[in-house]
Amino acid sequence: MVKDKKIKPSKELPLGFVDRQEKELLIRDFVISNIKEVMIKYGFQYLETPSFEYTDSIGKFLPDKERPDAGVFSFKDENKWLSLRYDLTAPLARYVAKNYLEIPKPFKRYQLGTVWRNEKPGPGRFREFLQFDADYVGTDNLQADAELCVLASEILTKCGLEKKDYIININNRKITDKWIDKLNLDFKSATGLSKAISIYRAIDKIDRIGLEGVVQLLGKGRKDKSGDFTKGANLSQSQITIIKKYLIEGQQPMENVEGWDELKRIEKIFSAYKFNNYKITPSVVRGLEYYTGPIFEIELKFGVKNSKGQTVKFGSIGGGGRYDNLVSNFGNINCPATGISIGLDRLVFAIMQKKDFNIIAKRPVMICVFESIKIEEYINILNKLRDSKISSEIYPGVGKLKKQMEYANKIDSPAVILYGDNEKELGKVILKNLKSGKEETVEIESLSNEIKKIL
RNA sequence: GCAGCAGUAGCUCAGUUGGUUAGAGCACUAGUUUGUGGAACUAGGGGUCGGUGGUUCGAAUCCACCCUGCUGUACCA
Repeated sequence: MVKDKKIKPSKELPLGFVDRQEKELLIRDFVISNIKEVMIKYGFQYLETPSFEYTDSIGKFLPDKERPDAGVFSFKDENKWLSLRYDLTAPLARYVAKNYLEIPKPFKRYQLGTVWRNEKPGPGRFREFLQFDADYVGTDNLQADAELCVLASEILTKCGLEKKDYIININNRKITDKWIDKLNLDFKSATGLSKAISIYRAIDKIDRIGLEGVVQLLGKGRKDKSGDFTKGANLSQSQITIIKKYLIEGQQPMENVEGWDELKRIEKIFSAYKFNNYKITPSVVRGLEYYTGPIFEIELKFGVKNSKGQTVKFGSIGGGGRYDNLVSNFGNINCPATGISIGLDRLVFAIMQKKDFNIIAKRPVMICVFESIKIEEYINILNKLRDSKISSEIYPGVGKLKKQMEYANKIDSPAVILYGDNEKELGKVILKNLKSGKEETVEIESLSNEIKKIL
């Protein structure tokens, strides 16, 4: 016989995509229900936008390339490039621009949705993940910014995190900009501009590589653990000193700087809300593209283990900030806005590992099947249980009692019901508690009540 | 993208300086127990040793190229 050489489909998943099992999904449901509760309480409306957008609508452009910028998943449909959304903020800006005349000002909406990023995954970092997003559109009032932090904190608390588990780092882009101005870079030249960008990027990495690493990146460059070398911004010694000073003393007030006023006002509002789990952190940078004012980042303060048991330090599980120019990209609309996002999969993953956190799936009570008994009799018992809202099933297969018991054990069933010839004669059933192993003979009529005692 | 490391059973891995039919644990199937799971014991199934080419009497083992993954780093709205 010739062996069938047909090529079989791969059972592997594409890079960066994962199967999610019940435990994770149940916790995710729990997180989502907390989010909805908080959002209703804070007066946000629920919105959904599609997974795909025109590529240029979400801030990706295709110069003369075959494909849109890397980072997004895209395809060409009828000569138009479509991309899967990579966040929920850009689609919101598009939505606001499209419906500008109809929506209330300010417009408060929240959204839960999957987003996709076509980039290299890492520990705790996937190419498909669920994001939560809350935004205040159409107001420049800093109470909006403050309230977003307060609400994020309330969500985390509801999900079981304590104050010591996380902190919201806040900063203001205007302050960082002011300090970089002191370097006297020539922003009109390409090198000046790229130096400025390198500085933002370097500052942002202080968490991982420390002040020393940042200084290296500001200067000649830095070699990482694997021996790979990253080119630096090539700043002069005196310029580096200024940035160092900013990172070390940046929490100190600066005279007459607009960004500081704003942070102070936000702090005032925080204290009215009795919210104090935050810290002014000069190294917070966030995305370079669109933030214009106050920015915030939610940092988890405990180590999280991944599926391989490695401790993963998530940089942040969420963040956001003010983006006053994003909506105006779509037309002549002046529309300030501020928003916050939380990566739900990361949050779920983190709270899954809190020891005291335990959500257990409800497993069905199982009725074993004996050949000599008609199926109708089992269905009668089953219906009684299901009418009493007891999760239950008849052994979904064919097999010996042993096999049936092994199945019940494997699915973590709390109990099995045995009804064979002996029981039929008595007109009763055996209820076996699978946790304790104990069996008792009970009347069919009182079966539901007896089971409820076990559950 | 760059760098380092790694690919042997469903999973985790062993496989000695190249040497017969490639191993273990877990998992799976069957039996010991034809009406009883989580324990034990017995037996069994399951591998193009990531791929291709080369060296050799002989390759999981050595060489070359390719593919894939992991980790770090870069980019990251």
